[in-house]
Order: sequence, then structure tokens, then C-alpha cells
Amino acid sequence: MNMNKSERLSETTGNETSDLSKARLRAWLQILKVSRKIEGELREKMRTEFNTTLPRFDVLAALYRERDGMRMSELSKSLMVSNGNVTGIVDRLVAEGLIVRVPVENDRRASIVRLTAAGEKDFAERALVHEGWVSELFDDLSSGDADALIRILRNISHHNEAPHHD
Amino acid sequence: MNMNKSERLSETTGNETSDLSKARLRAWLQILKVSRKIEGELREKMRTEFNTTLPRFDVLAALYRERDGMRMSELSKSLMVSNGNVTGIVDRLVAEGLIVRVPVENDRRASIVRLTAAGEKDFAERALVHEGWVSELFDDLSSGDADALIRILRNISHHNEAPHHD
DNA sequence: CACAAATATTTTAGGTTTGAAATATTTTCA
DNA sequence: TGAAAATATTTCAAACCTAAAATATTTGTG
Repeated sequence: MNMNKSERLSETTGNETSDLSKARLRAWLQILKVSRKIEGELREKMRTEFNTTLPRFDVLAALYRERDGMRMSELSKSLMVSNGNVTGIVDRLVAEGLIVRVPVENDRRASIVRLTAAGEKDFAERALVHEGWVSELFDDLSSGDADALIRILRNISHHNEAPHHD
Repeated sequence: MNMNKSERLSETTGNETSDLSKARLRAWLQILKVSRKIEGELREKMRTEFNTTLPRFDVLAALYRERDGMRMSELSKSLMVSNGNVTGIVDRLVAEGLIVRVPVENDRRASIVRLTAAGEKDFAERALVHEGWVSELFDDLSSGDADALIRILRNISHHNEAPHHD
């Protein structure tokens, strides 16, 4: 459980919190701060330069990686948002002609969502610009720090990975 | 601007992206992933254990740090959300009796929001539990990695700090 | 002083998000 | 086979969130 002396102590005495748990809280608040700041900047760029929204861009990005399409449930798991949420965003992207819903052979409950030719073209162009925006926002992030960041965050991700069924 | 050779090259040739910009994009996606995962877990805890929401908790936390209260605009800046957003959340917390709006002497446009006694008591208890949740979710994060994370993220924050007027 | 500009907040319209309930379909198994 | 359980998705109500417009008030300036 990765406890230091003062944390073990706190288990017996009740309510105190350890230095380590305070450091972790600070780390979390800092993650949240950066995440909100960057997301806000990107949202603004998406709106003014691309006339779209982050959630829509995220869906296109997921579908661009899976060129054969994804089920609604795969999409929602991949983006870590609820099923109902994906429904609305997909509806709007379908209305814009960037994606289509395709029925699934042998399972009439499900449908697969794929990019249209227009959606593929649109996203391919925008992805490069988007990468440029991100790189500018992270201008002070050296290659070494980027790697360190990724390593530390992956550790956290893996620890909190949902246990998969089999 | 922190460019390497291939990035300088790309400026002249057009559309390619450097290894560094790709590393930064990966770092950003990883931040986003962790942020969403942790936020989801905390939201769930807030709902089931505290019968409240993250945004409300965030407002209480800000007001707990500023015991004399904050203006609406200070709150929205501190939480990095829009003014209109804060209005709605504050309305609900007022309805719950956890905070109050106090008129500001000599400025009838503004109002100050403060914790009530009940709000203060409520938050003080919950903050400790919340810190415990965070520490568990970051169980694999060592003290050294927490410090490294904070350092790197602070760098990014500062680079993207809004230039203040004077 | 008058009145334009600035400031603080709320309102509004539209989109995003969730969790739970509803719908439709498929699978399981007695 | 045929009902119950499981699965895939949509619908729904409530909350969150933003940008822009509206409202109210204060400040600055000729």
C-alpha cells in the first residue's frame, strides 16, 4: 500500500493525513489545473478556427485511428464518456456528414460508426494543425520532461485500469 | 521557441511535425486520460458518499481557503470556469444552505460569497475523506514522482499563464 | 455635471455530460 | 422451446459549461 511512518500512524489515530497523501493531492490539483487550462485553449481554437467542438474532434480522432469503424460502446469506452453522451455527439456529426452509422451484420442492436470520405479528409487536415497547437501550448516541455510525464502518468493510468472480464 | 532541427525544417517544407511535437501530443493525451479517469472516480465518490457533485465541492474548497469570502468573478477565475457557470453552482449551494451571498459595501454590482457555519463544518469533514480518496487513486505515485510531476506541470502552467494587466 | 467606457453579474441559447430508465435484440439455459 | 438474463443503444431529466447578450452599477473624462 506504499505507506510511510506517519501514514501508518494515522491509520491508528484517526483523521490525520500524511505528507505523501498531501503531495499526491497537490499533484492531482496541478494535473487538473493544467488539464483545464489546455482544454480551454484548445476549445477556443476549435471554435474559432475549425468551427467545431472538442468532443466532436475527439470522436473523429478515435474513428480516424480505427478506420473500419467502431461500435457506440467502443467509442464511449475509448473516450471515457457515457453511452448516452456519445449518442448526441454522433448524431451531430452524422448531421454534418462527417460520419455514418452502419448496421452490424447479425446484431440488430448494435451499429458501427465510421468516417465518411469528407470526415476523413477534414480530420486529416485538422489533426496536423491541432498537433501544432498542442506543441505550442507545451512549448516549455522538453523531450525529457515529456517522457518523464508520460511514464509517471502511465503508471497512474495502469494502477486505475478497470479490471477486464474474460 | 525550443525547436529542433526537424522542426525548423518543417517550417520551410510545410506540413510535417517533429518528434518533439509528437511527444508533446502524447503527453497531452496522457494528461487528459488520467484527468478523465480520476475525475470520473471522484465524481462517483462524491455522488454516492457525499450526495454532491465535483463542481460544488470545488466551490466549497475555494471558499474554505478564502474564509472571508470571494467575489463571483474571483471564484470563476480561481476555478477557471465561466462567470455564468459559477452563478448556477452558487445558486444551488445557497439553496442547500452551505454558502451565502453578501452585498459588497460601496459596490452594488458585486456580491461576496462565503461559507455558512454549516458549509464550513461540512467541507472540513469531507476534505479529509477526499484527500484519502485521491491518495488511494494515486497509490502508485511515489513522493519523488509526485514532486517531479508537480514541477513539470507547474512549468506548463506558468508558460500558459494569462498575462496580467496593471 | 453628463455621459461614454469599464466593470460585475445574470440571463440566455445551445451543446455536453451523467446516471437511470426505457427499448430492442441476442444469448443462455432449464 | 421459451422465459430470464445479458447486451447495445437511445431517451430522459437534471446539472454543468460556454460565449454572447442583457442588466445594473461605477468610474473616467471632457
